[in-house]
Amino acid sequence: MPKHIKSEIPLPSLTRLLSIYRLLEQLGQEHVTSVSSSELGKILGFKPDSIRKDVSYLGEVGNFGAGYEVVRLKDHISGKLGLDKKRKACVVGLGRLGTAILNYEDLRQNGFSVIAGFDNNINKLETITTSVDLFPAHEITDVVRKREIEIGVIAVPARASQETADRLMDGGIRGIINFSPVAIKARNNVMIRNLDLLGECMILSTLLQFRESNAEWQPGAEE
Amino acid sequence: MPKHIKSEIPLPSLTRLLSIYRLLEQLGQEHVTSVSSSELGKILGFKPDSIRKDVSYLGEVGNFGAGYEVVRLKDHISGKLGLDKKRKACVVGLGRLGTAILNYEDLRQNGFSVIAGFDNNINKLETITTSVDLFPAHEITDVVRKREIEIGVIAVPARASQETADRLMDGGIRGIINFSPVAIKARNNVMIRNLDLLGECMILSTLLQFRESNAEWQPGAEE
DNA sequence: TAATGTGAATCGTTTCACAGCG
DNA sequence: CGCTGTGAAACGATTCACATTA
Repeated sequence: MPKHIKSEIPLPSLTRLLSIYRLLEQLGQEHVTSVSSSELGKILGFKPDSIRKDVSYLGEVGNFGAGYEVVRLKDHISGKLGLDKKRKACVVGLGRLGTAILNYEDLRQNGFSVIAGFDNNINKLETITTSVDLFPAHEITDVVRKREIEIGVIAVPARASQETADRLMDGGIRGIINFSPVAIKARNNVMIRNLDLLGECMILSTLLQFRESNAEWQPGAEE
Repeated sequence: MPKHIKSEIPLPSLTRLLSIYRLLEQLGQEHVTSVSSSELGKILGFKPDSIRKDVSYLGEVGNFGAGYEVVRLKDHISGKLGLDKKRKACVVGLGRLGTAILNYEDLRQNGFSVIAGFDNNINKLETITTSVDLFPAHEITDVVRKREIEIGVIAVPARASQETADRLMDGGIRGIINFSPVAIKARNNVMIRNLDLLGECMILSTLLQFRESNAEWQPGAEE
């Protein structure tokens, strides 16, 4: 239904741009001052053409004949994509995975504040050592609304993931990252990103299978 | 270079088929006997057309006018995609994330045997309670080769991920799932799948940003 | 000259529309 | 008549090829 809300920049391009951005951060720390599209492509495994096209979605920024200035391109991407904006996040499900995320430093260093953790099991809330505020799961909706949390990370068992998502959405969450291996039904334009280890393993397994038994697939002996 | 190794079935379709498969497992347990493409689509958020096309890559299996038999379709997908095949896997990096994966039951229940864990820190190898055999990181290549491990899960800090991948590949690993937020360079046709929490958060953040400030993107005022 | 930026061509996936079958 | 299966059309992303510029 919301077709008018389009980002105008292809999602694959956006994903690559974010990889490029993170590489530029690293190159900046190593005091590299200039880099070309083919050098970036070599490191990241993308085609140089593709990188130039991606970058050009954000407007001109390179030096004809002399590549990109590392800092300038980094700031350009950051500015156009709004990467300087801080976002509040929470984690639901404080098993091993959830607590790992709760304390994941890379998030904090990149503008994400994890400011709440939730779990059904009240005992867990007392035994986990973290500086993040912890709450029982039934308070999700309330806390998300009061603290204006925008991003929710779901790390609960599969059977609880839809209910968790519903609570987050009731609280006005805007985006969800779902680690559970089942799809979630979204409402209100909430964006969902799935990080599904089991699914990825199955994809790998199937692709390996294809390689083992070649010549099987011919989609049905057509003309 | 290896263009002849193609799976003939689009990767997005494959991904959807695996979601469908897991839903069918669930429906089977609930004793649902028949389901149509539009019912599947409703639950999973895919278009019915798309589901029919995906399924048809594997050959005919539905009943014209009466949808699919749940068990038959499930077995059909499993058979064609080789999902019955057992795969051996290992985990490198035994922090909170790594140990979570080491003990992830869903993997075992779906034909993956996690048979080794690795970490640099020798102390960790002794303090973690798990039934999986643990080894110091310098033995990765050796153990992967000897035990014929096919899938490696990388859960180490970013700076160590490329070296970890190299060791896995030296041992003859065939697929890698990379949880670290940096891209890995692959060799020997090793397939890489990235599960990058930071990257996903950044994608969400950017997409939210687009929604906030609409009308900004026009790729350059062309005709 | 060496690299960017970009229309045009190509490629792959999704969607459409309908023929075919129970 | 309802729903599958599938060529054909539409769409979107990548790659190509080259004009452009320091």
